[in-house]
Amino acid sequence: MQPATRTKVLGTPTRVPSPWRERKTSAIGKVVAAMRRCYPPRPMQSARTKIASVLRLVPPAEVRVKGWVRTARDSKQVAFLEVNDGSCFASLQVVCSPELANFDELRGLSTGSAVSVVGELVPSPAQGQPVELRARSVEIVGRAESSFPLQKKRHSFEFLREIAHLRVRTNTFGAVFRVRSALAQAVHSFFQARGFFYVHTPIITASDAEGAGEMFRVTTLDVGAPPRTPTGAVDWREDFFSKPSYLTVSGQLGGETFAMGLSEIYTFGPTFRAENSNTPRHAAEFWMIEPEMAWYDLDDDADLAEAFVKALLRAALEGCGEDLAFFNDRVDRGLIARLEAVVSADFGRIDYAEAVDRLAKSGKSFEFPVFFGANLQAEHERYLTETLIGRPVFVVNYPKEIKAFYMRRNDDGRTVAAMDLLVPKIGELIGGSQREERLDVLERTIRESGLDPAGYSWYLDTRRFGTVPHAGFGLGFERLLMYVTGMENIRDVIPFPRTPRNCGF
RNA sequence: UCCGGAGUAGCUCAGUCGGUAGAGCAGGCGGCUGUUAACCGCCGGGUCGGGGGUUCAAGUCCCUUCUCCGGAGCCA
Repeated sequence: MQPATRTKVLGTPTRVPSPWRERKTSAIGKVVAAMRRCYPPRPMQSARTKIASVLRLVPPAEVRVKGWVRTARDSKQVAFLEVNDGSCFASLQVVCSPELANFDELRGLSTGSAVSVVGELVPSPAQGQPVELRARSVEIVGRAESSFPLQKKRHSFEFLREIAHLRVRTNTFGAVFRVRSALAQAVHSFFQARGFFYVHTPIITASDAEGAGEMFRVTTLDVGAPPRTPTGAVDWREDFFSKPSYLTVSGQLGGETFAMGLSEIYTFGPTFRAENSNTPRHAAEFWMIEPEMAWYDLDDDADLAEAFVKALLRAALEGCGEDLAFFNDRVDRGLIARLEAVVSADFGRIDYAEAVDRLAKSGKSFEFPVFFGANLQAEHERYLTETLIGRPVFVVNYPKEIKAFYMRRNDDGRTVAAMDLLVPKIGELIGGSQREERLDVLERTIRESGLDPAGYSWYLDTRRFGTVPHAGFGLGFERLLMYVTGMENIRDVIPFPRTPRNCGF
């Protein structure tokens, strides 16, 4: 709701229930409680303690640890194994003495080997670690051949991409994927706490114009000898779905239909773009989060987006401190300060027209000209958020010519209710809009985009039957991860990146 | 896709004026030390991205092609 209307709904007090109160009565809250009751952990045959837990113990304590050797140092009298099991950033130093039956084997143990260690956790007499594990027995579970490519030195990210199946055993990628997991959970927590429903929109679609880029074709036809119609064209009626089908480029249209019944929903799933994009910010397969909300206007949309970004950054700062400290130290100095600044900042809001005006008057010379009707270039976006505004900023109300057909036409006749969230360092993080809910206007804008309304009959039905104002936005999950970790290439925040010419692993 | 840069040992790189390739790390062997990017000695390791050309001679110069990286576009 607009601020103006928010305070005078029928004169009733406008105390909005805290989203956090909903959690206790929400479905997810009850499910979590039920899982705690019904699934007590069962002891494993050979139980182990995760290193994350071991490091919280007060020594002395007897534990079994299982993990992979990060580095090994040895001499006649003693051998040190640094063992990491991925449960946390830190590794555990295992001290092996010559009394161990297989001491000679352990001395030659190479980086990457898997071990199971039983021993006593004791305060470490040396600098470098508060505690260490004095081994009573070390079982070599899986030896790593000497050709194990990871060395105890810094590798380039380019090289590590070529061994994406092993790179998770490095400090950097262990941290990246712990943060990725934590943020994926935070996405769900954020929406579930607000009573949003998680919708699985289809991966395969026959909409050949979801409107967001080149699509991958899905077919079971023999591409070398497809069935033909009498005129020689490929006969798609013979294909699996009896028509051309593709991988989805967006869950938005499906999400909109669900918002017209569940009111507030979100999607969070894989998305595919067959663009020949060769940049550090694009992948052919990525994960996108798309909330869609009935009864929201553009301001409500931006409010939600702002709360969402702040909640996710806060989740990372509070839940992944050790990993973020590493990124701050080794990958992107200033990272934590920047994230904290965003969390506490009041995001700006500025009209596209005013943004263009201020960019034009800034005196800064850009490679591309700025004028009303121009797409803001990356250089414009960054100058706007970093210098002119100095904090995250929503740019709203773009010229209709440069935005998609489903965005709501404003009364001025030349702009649409679109918003882009720009953040320092990377530029656009979120794109969203209020949707065009008026049937006649939507049919017109579809035609103006050169599309056929007949192909959108089910989408248009939502405008035919109980249409309501609604809005939503899209956030590329990997873009967010790049922002949170400081990693500068999207290929390094997704387990097995798919990019042009690249579908290994 | 366009523009720019780069491909040399497993990795990171050096290689002068065109004269048949080096270092550190990793690996193997040995030594030494409560070590921690451990240290010391020795050893092995190369179709210099591929193809073509110029030249007595090409890692080096020219053409072409592939791949990677960065910038732009498309976008999330």
